[in-house]
Amino acid sequence: MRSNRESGPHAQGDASPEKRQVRADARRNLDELLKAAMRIFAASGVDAPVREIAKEAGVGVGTLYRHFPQRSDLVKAVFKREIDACADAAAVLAARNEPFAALAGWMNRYVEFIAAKRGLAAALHSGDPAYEGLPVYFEARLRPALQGLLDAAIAVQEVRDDVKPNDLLRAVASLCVPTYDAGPDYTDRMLKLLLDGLRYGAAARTSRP
Amino acid sequence: MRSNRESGPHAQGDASPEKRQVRADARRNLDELLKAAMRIFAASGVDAPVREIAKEAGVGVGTLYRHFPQRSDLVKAVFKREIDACADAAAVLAARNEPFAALAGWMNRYVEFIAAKRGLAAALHSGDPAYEGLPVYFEARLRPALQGLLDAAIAVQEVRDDVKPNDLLRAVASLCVPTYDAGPDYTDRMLKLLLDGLRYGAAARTSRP
DNA sequence: ATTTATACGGAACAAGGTTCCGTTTATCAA
DNA sequence: TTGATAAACGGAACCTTGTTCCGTATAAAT
Repeated sequence: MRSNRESGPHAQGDASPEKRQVRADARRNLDELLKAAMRIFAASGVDAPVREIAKEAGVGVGTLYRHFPQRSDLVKAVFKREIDACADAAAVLAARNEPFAALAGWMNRYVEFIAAKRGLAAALHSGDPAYEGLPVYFEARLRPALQGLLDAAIAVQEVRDDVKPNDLLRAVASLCVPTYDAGPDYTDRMLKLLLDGLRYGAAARTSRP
Repeated sequence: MRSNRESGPHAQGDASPEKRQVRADARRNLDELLKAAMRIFAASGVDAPVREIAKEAGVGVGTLYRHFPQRSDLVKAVFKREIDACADAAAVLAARNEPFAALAGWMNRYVEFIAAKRGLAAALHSGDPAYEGLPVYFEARLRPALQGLLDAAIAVQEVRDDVKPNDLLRAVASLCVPTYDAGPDYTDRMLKLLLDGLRYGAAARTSRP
């Protein structure tokens, strides 16, 4: 169908040698499924029918189920992928901006991420054992990302040094939840407020015991 | 089928006259459905199949759906009925006990109610528009009930006067949630603690400005 | 080019919510 | 007491959604 050979057999990192390479169409479909699911979830929420996702990906449900034995596995995969994207954005922002701008930029990115997942976060915390482990992954990935940005901003004395990354992550997440009737830019205003709070008395606090 | 006539036509409070009385079997089935749903929900959670509830009530699904056009209507009805029962218990307890004993007794009753509803409360707060209005009903019914008991206990100086009923309701409700791995009488111990807290310095605080 | 392990598609199945309609029955009036 | 009739009943049938199964297609290796 498509020519995307890499460079001979065993091109991708595989532990056991002498094993057939994963078929190209399988890899491609996996990716299509994830992208399709991302689109559908964003548009219709995480309860969108499996068939709809398969169709959007141009794939049969059988294929979907081979890659994701349970519906929830697909949800988890999408969520993880988006967590990764959000975490990875930190490094890019840090490389291209001054410390505080990078921090502010990332927080915006994070808000975007959380806001788009309305319903998902709720579904996760609803005790369904199918989603176990996701909160851990969430923190394991996002906390270090934020930590780095914070440290850089603290180092140049643009941000106080007494704020815990997890508190920030949690605070912003909960700010994004009750946005049913509030204005469209409510979370943005709240985020600005938080960022200002971070700057408040930065230099003074930084050198405290 | 069963002889439960009341006292001639138009026995129940009906606004429009010259209208046929609600059929006895209809009233009876409505009640059976509510009782059956209560049992099933308690045993299998609120996600139990509609058919199962209808069967338990000795009724066809058609009948269930005439009384409750949507599944969620049945859930709401059951929940309201249990809220009512809990609220009404306050008056009974107040009539038969000393003020503080009545208060303590009711709090135990409330804990029972909340603990039995595990999963329901979660389902309600999960933003499903089908359950809108229930939280309001919850507070409208339970707060006054607790208020009365508290006032009586405050009047005889057995309980401090600076505690808001809603705070208590909420606190106990959240105490009941994270009881996944804690011991079986965890909530009881916590409730005792709260009640002791209420008594602490009752007389001293009661006469403060 | 042939072989073969892999992956694919989508029909079929299961389960749950909801609708529909022919049948039953409680109520009312004669 | 006895129809007449509106109300209520039961449950088969339908629709949607998750999941399984298997004959077919095809990428990889030879």
